[in-house]
Amino acid sequence: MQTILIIEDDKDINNMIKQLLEKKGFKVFQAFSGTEALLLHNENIDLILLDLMLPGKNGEEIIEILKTKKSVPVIVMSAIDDVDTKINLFELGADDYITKPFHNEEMLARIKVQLKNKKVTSNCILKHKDLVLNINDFTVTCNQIPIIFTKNEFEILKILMEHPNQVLTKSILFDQVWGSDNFVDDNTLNVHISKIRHKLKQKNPNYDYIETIWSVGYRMKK
Amino acid sequence: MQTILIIEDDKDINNMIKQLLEKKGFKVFQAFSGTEALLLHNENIDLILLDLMLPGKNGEEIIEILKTKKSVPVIVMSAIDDVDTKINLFELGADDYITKPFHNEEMLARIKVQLKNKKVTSNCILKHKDLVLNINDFTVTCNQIPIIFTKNEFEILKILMEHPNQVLTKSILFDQVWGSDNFVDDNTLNVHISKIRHKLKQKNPNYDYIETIWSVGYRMKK
DNA sequence: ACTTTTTTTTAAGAATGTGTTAAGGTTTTT
DNA sequence: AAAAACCTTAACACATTCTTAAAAAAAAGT
Repeated sequence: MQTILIIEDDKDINNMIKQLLEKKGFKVFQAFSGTEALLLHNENIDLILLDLMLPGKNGEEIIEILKTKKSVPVIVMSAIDDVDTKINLFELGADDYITKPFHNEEMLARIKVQLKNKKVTSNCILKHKDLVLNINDFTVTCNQIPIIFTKNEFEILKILMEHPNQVLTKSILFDQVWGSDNFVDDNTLNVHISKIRHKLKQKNPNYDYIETIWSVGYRMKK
Repeated sequence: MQTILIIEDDKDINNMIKQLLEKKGFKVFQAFSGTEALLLHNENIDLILLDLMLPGKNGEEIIEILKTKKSVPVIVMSAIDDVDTKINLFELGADDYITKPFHNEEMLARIKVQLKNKKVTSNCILKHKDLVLNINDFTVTCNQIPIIFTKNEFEILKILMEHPNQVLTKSILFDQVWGSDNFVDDNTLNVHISKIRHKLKQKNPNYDYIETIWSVGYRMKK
């Protein structure tokens, strides 16, 4: 069963959507303010429906915080039909934007699209040899010994571990980590890989987990 | 560089979008009818912008055919703002639906969202006897034993395996691997073929996978 | 405002890949 | 059967691509 978090301050609307989603077989969490939403963030949530106008923290702030912590799809619901607002939201990481008032069926259809897109590896824990990476709480252990990675380092390792046996080309890694319209020096990736290797080596000097495929990319070594 | 296919029968709109996208650094293909779109389907396309009303095959038919063949994200553009139409399209596999008239910026933002979601794992596998080549992984196995090829070697083997039963002339191979405006010594190809054969022979000494066609080129041996 | 952490760039050395040469083998032509 | 044309492959020099430490820049935290 898939879980959806509704972030919407209007009690009636929130409840209405909840009923609708439960009827369709989803498990539902409700938040009526931004702070409440952030508290629920540790729950295992597959999708977030986010209303923009919230008391306390507003929608923009919320999505920013949510997205830096986890990669859960977020659908923004808003009465504001302004282009700049939309673009701003998309840039902050929104996956869809639906203008109120909308038909329930359209919302359900858009929810399905997002859930379909969601990686099959919605598994929060990735393992590779004695390496264990937990997507949810941002931790990595090597032989049960925790290793602290920075955000980018973690992201790169995560992508590598999500696709074992597969060579991730540099261009894919750049796209996934820095976005397709962001240009950083070619060598930046090499440096990050080097730092990841360095940290891994401190815990297990006998194994080089990341394999270099010359002029192509990197891969987790079997 | 990422490639977008515009399917839209209105010449002006199609050209306008093309210009816009090219200015943003995308490579663009244009189709003005459904049938034309299907012909372009073999090109390497990262995203499709699809107008619903088309002469010949309509949008619904197109999306159905497209989606059964490949998993390219499709954004539907349409003047129709009807819920049932939308839902139907989403069910056929549309990834987003944007109602005309729309702002260019919103379209660009939605394109970016789709490209960001693009799956890393679209596995393209070529087989020939006990040889298996995975285009995405940059891996080759012979009898399940992995073989490591360099970039050029891999490229050559890929082209050969993409066209089984067909003799690839040296000039085609040169064009594909080194580009038509790049001139390397004639013998370079021979040397690379030799190295490929050498690596294959190490894994399976009993078979010579690549056949030499004297004074013409090479072919995978049946 | 200051400190600390993270990210990116730079640069030099190391590792690996590439194209050429050249010697020898094979096939085709005469 | 000899000659010509073409192919194979080992070896080498040169080019490209990686690695990593260190410095600079940017971002985050206090």
